[in-house]
Parts: sequence; structure tokens; C-alpha cells
Amino acid sequence: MKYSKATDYALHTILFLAASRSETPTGVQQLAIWQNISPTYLSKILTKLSKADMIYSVSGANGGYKLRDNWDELTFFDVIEAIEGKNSIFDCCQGQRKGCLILETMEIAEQKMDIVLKSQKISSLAEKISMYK
Amino acid sequence: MKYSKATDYALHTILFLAASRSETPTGVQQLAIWQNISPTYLSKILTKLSKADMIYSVSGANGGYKLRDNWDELTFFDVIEAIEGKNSIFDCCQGQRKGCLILETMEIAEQKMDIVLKSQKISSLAEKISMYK
DNA sequence: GTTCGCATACTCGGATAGTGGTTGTCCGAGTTGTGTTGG
DNA sequence: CCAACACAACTCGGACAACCACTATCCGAGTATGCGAAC
Repeated sequence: MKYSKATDYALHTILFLAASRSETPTGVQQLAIWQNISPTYLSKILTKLSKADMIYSVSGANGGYKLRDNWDELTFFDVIEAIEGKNSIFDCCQGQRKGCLILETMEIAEQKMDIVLKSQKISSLAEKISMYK
Repeated sequence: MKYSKATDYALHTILFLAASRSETPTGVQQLAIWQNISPTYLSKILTKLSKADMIYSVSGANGGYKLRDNWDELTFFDVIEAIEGKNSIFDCCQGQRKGCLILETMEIAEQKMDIVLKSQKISSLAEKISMYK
């Protein structure tokens, strides 16, 4: 069980945008080169993020992506959910018996993880990075 | 991101063995029918579990699988690790920069989940099930 | 009654295949800024 | 000087393909049990 690379790219991109604090939009090209991946593929990921209202795109020359307003409220959980979807981490195949004890435990474990992800804001990491600049 | 079905099958099988408290080994056939899956596939999963020393096999007629001794120490984490492997939940692709802040957060989140999984023993669930019998 | 052999009921492990999600590429269309050209 | 135009630099979205892990099946080989026949 692993988070996809797309999630990794998404988190790094969001963090990059947050740390750069650029007024002008940042192009996919630049973001892709920085992460050493294909611009076309990254654009697919950014489309997901913009549909989730975490960033928005500016088309045309000098276009690119910018963080939404109130981006300082964004958490890890938001980004991960936007990419991975809202699926639960575990399915119990024995559908007939509801109240599966195994499922219960897995859900508790997942919740503990989610608490961390929901409490970690992108903005607080961006601040840490800015300190080194 | 999801745990595989194999993990689901493994957990249910282990719990079944723990709750049944049978002296004689339980055949793959029976375990597979109970979970409504293919015996051949389940046997692959059980092979992994036996390589991880959680169960052992008794071959020949009336053969099957039995829990190891000290099975009451088995935790969710043990079973999951045996099936999913010891891989971390998240990889940071930007290998060059060690001390990635994103990776740090993800590892903390994963640890919180692992704490739950490591503290949940199969035997305590098996007791709950036995109470209803 | 003891022993041998065989059928049966299992596990084990390799080979193979379908399936679906992830990852990645290609291309055409739409949009915006910029520079150029002609009046 | 200004307007119209062309071009370049972007994003957007669909179509498509490669790849890989998960899921699943099949089969041959090995092993233990139990039963029956032969001595």
C-alpha cells in the first residue's frame, strides 16, 4: 500500500507555490523542470488540484498556476484527498456481516493518520522553508 | 491508496483460525469457501503468512493450517506487514534533498496509524467473537 | 496381525493470464500577451 | 500614432499507450493418512 507518485508531485508543487510567494502565476514548464518530470503529466495532476479549488490556472502567455485565496488553510489531507480520492483505506470483502471487527480497527487506524494530515498545514511548512532563504 | 484484498483475506483468515480454536489444522478449502474466494489464491496468501511464521502448514490428508504457538501475541501490524511488505507508505521522489519536510509529515502520520495496528492484537478480537458463540 | 501398496486428500510452488490503476505521451483547441505592419 | 494582424507562449482536455501490481487460475510435485489385500 502506497500513495501514488501523483500525490508526491502534488504535495511538492503546492509547497513550492506556497514557498515561492510569487505574485505572477507559475508555468507548468517551470514546475515540471524543477521536479524533473514531464510537463504534460504534471498538468494532469494540476487539473485535479484546480478542480478541487486548491489552485487556479491563468491561461495565455505568462500564464500558469497560482494558489487560491485562503491557501494558508490548505492541509496535507486536502491535497491527498484531491489526488487519491475519498476512498477509505480498507474494504472488508465480507459484505454480509456488517460490524466487521477488522474493519472497525482499520478505520480507527486510518482516523489517527488523518488527524495528523488534517492538522498539518501547507503554510506552516512553507514558513519553515522561507526561513532558509 | 488502498490495502489489497489479500490483506483483507489474510486478516479474516487469521481471525477465523484464532476464533475457532481448533486443535486440528484447517484446510484451505474450508477457509476459501467460508470467504467465498478461490482456494488456490488463498493458498498463495497463506504461504506468505507461513513464511512470516504466523501460521504453519500440515501437509497430507487432514492437513491444513494452524496458528503458530504464541499466536496470542499477533497484531494487525504483523499480518499487514507480512502481506504488504515493509515498504513505507510514501516515497519522496526528490531524492537529492534529504530531510524533505513533506516526507517527515507523512512518516509521522504513518507512525500514528502503525501505533494503532501494533496495539491491536488478533487474540483480543477473537475473544470478542467467542463471546457470541 | 503385520506389512506393503495404493488411493485419497491435502499443501507447495512455478507458470501463466486477465484486469485495472498508475504513469506518461501526443495532439488539437482555446486563450492571452507581444511585437509587427500598414494606414 | 493607432489599429489590425500574426505569432509565440501558455493552459486545457481527450485519446491513447506502456507498464506494473494485484488478482486469479491451472497444473505438476511432494507428503501424510487411511484402507485393503497379501502373506
